[in-house]
Amino acid sequence: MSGKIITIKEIAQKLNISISTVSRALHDHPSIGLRTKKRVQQLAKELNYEPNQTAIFFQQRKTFTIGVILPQLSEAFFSEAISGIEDYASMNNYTVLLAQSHDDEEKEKQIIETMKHHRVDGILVSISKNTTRYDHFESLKKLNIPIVFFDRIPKMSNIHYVACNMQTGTSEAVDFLLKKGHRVIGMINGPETLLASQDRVEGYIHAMRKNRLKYDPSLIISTDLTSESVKDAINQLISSKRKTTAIVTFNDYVALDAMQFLKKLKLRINKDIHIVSYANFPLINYMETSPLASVEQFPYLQGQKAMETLLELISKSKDEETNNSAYYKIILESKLVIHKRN
Amino acid sequence: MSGKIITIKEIAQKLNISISTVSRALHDHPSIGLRTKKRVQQLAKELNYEPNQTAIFFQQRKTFTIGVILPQLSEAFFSEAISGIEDYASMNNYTVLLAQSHDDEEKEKQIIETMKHHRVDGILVSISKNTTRYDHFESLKKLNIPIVFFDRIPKMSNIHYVACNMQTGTSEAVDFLLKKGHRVIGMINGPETLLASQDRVEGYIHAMRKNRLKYDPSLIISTDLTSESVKDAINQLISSKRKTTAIVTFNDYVALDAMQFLKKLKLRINKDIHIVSYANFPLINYMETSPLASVEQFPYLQGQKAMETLLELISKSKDEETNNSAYYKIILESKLVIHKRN
DNA sequence: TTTATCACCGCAAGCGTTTGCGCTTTAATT
DNA sequence: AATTAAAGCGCAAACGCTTGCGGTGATAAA
Repeated sequence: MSGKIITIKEIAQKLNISISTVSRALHDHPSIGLRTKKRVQQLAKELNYEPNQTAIFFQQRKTFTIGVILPQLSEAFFSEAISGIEDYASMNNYTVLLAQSHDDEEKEKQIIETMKHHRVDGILVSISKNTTRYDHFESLKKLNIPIVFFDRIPKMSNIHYVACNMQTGTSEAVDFLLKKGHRVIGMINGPETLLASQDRVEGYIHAMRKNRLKYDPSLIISTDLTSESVKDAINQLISSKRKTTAIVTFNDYVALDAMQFLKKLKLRINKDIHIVSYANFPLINYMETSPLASVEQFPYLQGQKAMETLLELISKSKDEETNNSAYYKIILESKLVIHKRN
Repeated sequence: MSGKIITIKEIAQKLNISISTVSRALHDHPSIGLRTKKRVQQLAKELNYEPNQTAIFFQQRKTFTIGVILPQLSEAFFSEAISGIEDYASMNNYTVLLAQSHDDEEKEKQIIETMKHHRVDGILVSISKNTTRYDHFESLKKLNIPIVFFDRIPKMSNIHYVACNMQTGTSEAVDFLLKKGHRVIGMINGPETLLASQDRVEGYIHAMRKNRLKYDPSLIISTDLTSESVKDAINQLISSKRKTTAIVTFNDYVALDAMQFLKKLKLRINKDIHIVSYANFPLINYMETSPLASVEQFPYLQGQKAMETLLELISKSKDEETNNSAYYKIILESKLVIHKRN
């Protein structure tokens, strides 16, 4: 009843013409007469013809499909990013094959493998934070599958990526606090291994220099982002001789933990101690005690931009076989957003 | 240099055997001798052979790909859901083709079209709220592509779906408030057209009945979920002769708007007026003034369950050609979660 | 030694489409 | 009327892989 899937072959038979003519007619090829074109197109519609893309993909060695690998879809940052990615892809008639690595290196490898087999035209990835080896990414070059990293960038050379420079935003953030009169500004940072952590430190130092203040390294504390280490960091800051009046936290998750703990210590948020964070949560604005300001990283934009450069790469590799060795390094500037309410 | 993609044909040539033997060797087919198997497998590895899935998909008329259509990926509920969907799919060696409709009917149709052409094995969709016609879904039956709806279900008969029964949770919520002594409980509901809205009303009434209280329809106010209409609803509740001491809001977005407005009116949240909502935001717990309790809808689980039934459908349609006309209607029960802090 | 039995392997068709090339037919040019 | 050009269409190969079937050779049974 339902199962009958019709092909151009059957259209050809019913019309007593060749399948090549049908194919061309369906594509509005100039060398087909108007009459037959009409006949074909009409019959195709009547029969509910649906082109078999799998055949076309196979035949054309091109899938118009982009593989996207993210650590965790439920994290606000990534869900925002995938939204931008999908929008941009769809706008350009590409389709998105999605997978999450759950920060597992093995899973990441396996996903890459599947995507290679699927012959995706390109891959977009934010790497797992536990990934230590990069062979699986290298292997893509042999198949001529371009790859663009975003946000979480591996320490490889000769790669394309788009990321957000946390230095600018951090600098703005510290500057903002300095202008408000704060002189002892703590920073609860992430692991030192992350580029993002280093950026933040540099931004911090940059702002201090700019304001001709000397920089006290003991105010910057690295954590592994767990609640415990955040707690420790705060204790360390509080117990310092100099009275910390403001803290820059690595991200909103950290900010929330920090604020909870500070409250327990009977310190009033944004009174006794002021908080500035990085925007992960869209609804931080709704919260009663939220950071004074947030450094925005534009995940949606980052996703879009990443997809944009990937598509560019794809079209380039088609044109010229010459493996031109220019590498995209697109850096978006982060930006401090001061929350109106405060 | 890099471009050379090798096929089983080349492996066959180098080994002076037929391609069918290579194919079978690679699949560990019993009718191939151990020696040649080894030889083939080794050479395949050496040459970095990557099977061309596009050829296989085409040949097998099966893609192991599931199309997923969601309104908006950046919404917490959906990003949570897609996470569950992807996890379950990947666990079963299926791959996810993702697209967002942005609540646009035309876009939704176009996506369905693309997915038909892609020959996905099945489709999972949470429909756009602006979708009025369902032809595009019907058209899938002709191609034997099973479809499972979830969360946002169209008003069609003979469909498979998984949803969350909001009645139970709502009933629990109202009951919870009644037990706390509240007698005038308002409800800021969604559009009456939504099944989800009706469920809530029924849950409300059910709880009242259960407690032998009479139900005042004027306390339940439909809105279109915009801030303005929420404001109006509150004004309406406040100005009632009977003093409303608690409100059940349609979702967390509504709750936030409501709480903001109530604060402006100098009403203290969860003192003068108590709030219970439905859980959309994972971090509602972190907020200082948050609802007393939330009705949880288990988006991750819902996604998983939907994928599970879809896969079941797929394997069934393979076995028996008999279009058995049983339709899955899987209802998860929502559940009231009382926030510890309060 | 002959025959039946496997164990191994190759042939070739087929999946649905695109596309270079060549073949008609018709119209235009001289 | 003869020649040329263009317009419209068909042939067949190719894309990479799977798989039913048939064909070897060797080994075991008679």
